[in-house]
Amino acid sequence: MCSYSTPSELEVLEKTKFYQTFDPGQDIVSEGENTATLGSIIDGVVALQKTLEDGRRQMVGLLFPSDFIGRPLRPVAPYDAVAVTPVRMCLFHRTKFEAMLSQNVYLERRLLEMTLNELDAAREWMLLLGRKTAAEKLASFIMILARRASALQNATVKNGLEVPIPLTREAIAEFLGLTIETVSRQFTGLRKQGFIELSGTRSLVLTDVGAVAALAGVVQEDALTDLTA
Amino acid sequence: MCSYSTPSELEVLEKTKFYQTFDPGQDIVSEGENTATLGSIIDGVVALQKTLEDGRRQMVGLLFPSDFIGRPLRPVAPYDAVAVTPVRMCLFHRTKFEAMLSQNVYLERRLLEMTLNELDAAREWMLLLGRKTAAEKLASFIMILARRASALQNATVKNGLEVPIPLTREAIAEFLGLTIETVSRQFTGLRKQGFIELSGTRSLVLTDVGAVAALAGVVQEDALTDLTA
DNA sequence: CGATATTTTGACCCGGCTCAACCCAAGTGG
DNA sequence: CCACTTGGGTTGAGCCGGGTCAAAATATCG
Repeated sequence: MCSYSTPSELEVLEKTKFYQTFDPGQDIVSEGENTATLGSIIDGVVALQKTLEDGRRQMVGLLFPSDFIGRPLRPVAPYDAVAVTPVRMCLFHRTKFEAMLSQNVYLERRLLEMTLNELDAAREWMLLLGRKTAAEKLASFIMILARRASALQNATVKNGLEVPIPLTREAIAEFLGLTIETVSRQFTGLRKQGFIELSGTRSLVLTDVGAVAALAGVVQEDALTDLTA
Repeated sequence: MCSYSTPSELEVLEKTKFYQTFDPGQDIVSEGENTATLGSIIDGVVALQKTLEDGRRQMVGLLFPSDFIGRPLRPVAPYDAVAVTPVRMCLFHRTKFEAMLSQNVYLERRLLEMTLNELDAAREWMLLLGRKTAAEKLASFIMILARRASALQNATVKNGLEVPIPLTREAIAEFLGLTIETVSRQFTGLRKQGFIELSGTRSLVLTDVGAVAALAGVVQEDALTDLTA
């Protein structure tokens, strides 16, 4: 969105963009807050999360570089957006962005596309939350990270692939609807079965992609379904 | 969408529309299938559901009259759409609809709006699936039905309201990520606590809205958040 | 290094699942 | 008209996956 090949009409947008950085744990958008800006991630990982009165928390979106944050036509967000890693964002003022939106058809089409992607991801995620076991949930999560890791180096997901884990155990638990203890136990479970190797707490190596994919419920070569937008 | 105040440009769309009915349990759209039509519900209830290899099933969308089914720009659906009650639909051919879409800005804007609504609903639903207890899940579901029932008669959700339940216990279980036994037990649990009265299996009367709303985690008067698009 | 935060591991418990019986209303056919 | 079937729904008994609580191990960082 920010790093766009910009037709002349987008030049105004181009001019009004600005940059901002966020530290891990810092709120980018707060639930119920009237957000004045929206934009896309240049670097880092952002989680969208909803919280119940008593503090129970569920992640409802996980965004990576190039993903868009903020909803046109919707001034207040029904969730928090918080930086998971150090984040650099490219932002626009809402008013200017929306003015541009009503004048540029392609921009609107692109937004519809992105929203449909997010909706598909959300529904895949619902299946995970409602029906998968802890082991299946973690395997699904690992497949998501593996696909990203391999895509970044123009490779395929295969044994030996080193997969960085940009989330803490707590964030993973909030992603999967589990506790951090269960996440930890499932990691060691997969390791003891020889499906993965753990190199530190923030990275793993795939040693049996087939087994992990099967656990995740991936239909095979359908490795494209991604829970992230 | 079908019952639209149609600016002249929509007249072509108007001409190509046609009607079709579906029996309960019948597929309207099948996962992976290339869907040639899309349109909106005139009457009845439709569930969108995803299924794992071994048959575990999760509902990912619940649609009522006036709701739109089918995704512009997306020929194949990642879920099944099945009729829960007898359903009457108003349909368009995909090709004609998309042609119209590229010529009518308002239509596209409206689709973006609807998709954003569905996304919000999906994320609220994720919170339910990932973090709520069985009792809280059922209470949330009852509040959704109650809001619909009261809206249809231009009233508010209050004690004494009779709420029709258009789903079987099985469909409710698939909605909430539970088994039918647990759904049944939670119904009797709420009844024994005096929160609801059960009149047959397909209808209930609210006797303590406050208690049900509290269980559902409704912030009060925020009764507008709806898990359905 | 010590100090603090994160992660892992262990022991135990409980909410929701499984399996099975039973209930009830609505057909269906003799 | 009644026996039988069929499909939802409810209830009970028992179990187990994942939660809770607590402690040990490991990272991270001044």
